[in-house]
Amino acid sequence: MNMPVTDPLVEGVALWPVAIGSAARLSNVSAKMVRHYESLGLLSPVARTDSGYRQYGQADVRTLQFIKRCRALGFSMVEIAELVGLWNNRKRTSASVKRIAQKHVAELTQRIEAMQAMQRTLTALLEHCHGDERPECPILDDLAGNCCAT
Amino acid sequence: MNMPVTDPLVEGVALWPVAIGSAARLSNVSAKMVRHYESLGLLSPVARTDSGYRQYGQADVRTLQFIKRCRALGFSMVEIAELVGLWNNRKRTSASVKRIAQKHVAELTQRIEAMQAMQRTLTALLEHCHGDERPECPILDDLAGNCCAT
DNA sequence: GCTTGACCTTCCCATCATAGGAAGGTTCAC
DNA sequence: GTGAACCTTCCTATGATGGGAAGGTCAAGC
Repeated sequence: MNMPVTDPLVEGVALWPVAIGSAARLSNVSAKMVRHYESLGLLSPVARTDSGYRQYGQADVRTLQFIKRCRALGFSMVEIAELVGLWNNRKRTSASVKRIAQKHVAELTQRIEAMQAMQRTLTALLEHCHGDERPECPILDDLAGNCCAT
Repeated sequence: MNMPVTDPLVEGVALWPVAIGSAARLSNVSAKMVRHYESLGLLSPVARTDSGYRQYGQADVRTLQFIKRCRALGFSMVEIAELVGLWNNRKRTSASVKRIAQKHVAELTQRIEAMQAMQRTLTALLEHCHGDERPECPILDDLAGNCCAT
């Protein structure tokens, strides 16, 4: 069974199923990660050709695109597994989806605040540092625990 | 050679050098990480007792505290290695320290902005989601690539 | 002097998402 | 029928941290 050389949608022609390379290009996910997602159970194992090549259908590619978008929004693989499950479940409640998203936003907020605190401290230290040829440095003084009042 | 049971400074008495557990407590760095920092060359190997126990002096503990503070400000181990080197180098220039700190602040800014972008997108999606018992969900629609114009 | 418990040693493994590479089999177009 | 492009599995690495095993050392109480 031969695989198409060009990706199915590129020519506007449906040549499904496709091999992993095409699925990767169509979803902008590396082939490496496609296999990894399968190993995590995030993507259910697809059919194989006689020679063992994976065969992806349109639905599989759509799932990969879904995963890609989730990653772009910072969801963890565990969260994505839940989201894919809900996406494929007609009996889902939007409340369950919302809960996951809210939790993620809260985590983002926390991480952002922690990084902003670092940023504030460093910016203040940078203002005090001449940045010249001399060795005296308020940044090092602060890192060493020597409070530099001013 | 016996190790002190209590940490040297706790009693106001100098009982140096100390074993790794005391050094860890005094610097608030786990003993595990103290060994790790040594293996990274971040902390130079300390003296050992006849039986192989590491012996830390006050200067070593101060270095550990320095490292701890750097980590709290988000510096990477590589950056910290540079900072420790500069700290111990009398011929340093404050400009070289400032350069490292500025680069780190720039990276922080980038990461914060990326996370804020995620946060904005997710917050917008959350506003559109009822979060009720029904399966219809604008969040999943967006993740699936189906644009939901309000 | 012996036991007990706290401490130390090294070594291996796990995390999380991603990527690189090796060794080998398959497909296709020329 | 050969070469290029593709696929397969398996092993390794990243960075900072921690968990745990197996075994040696130390101080204190009895």
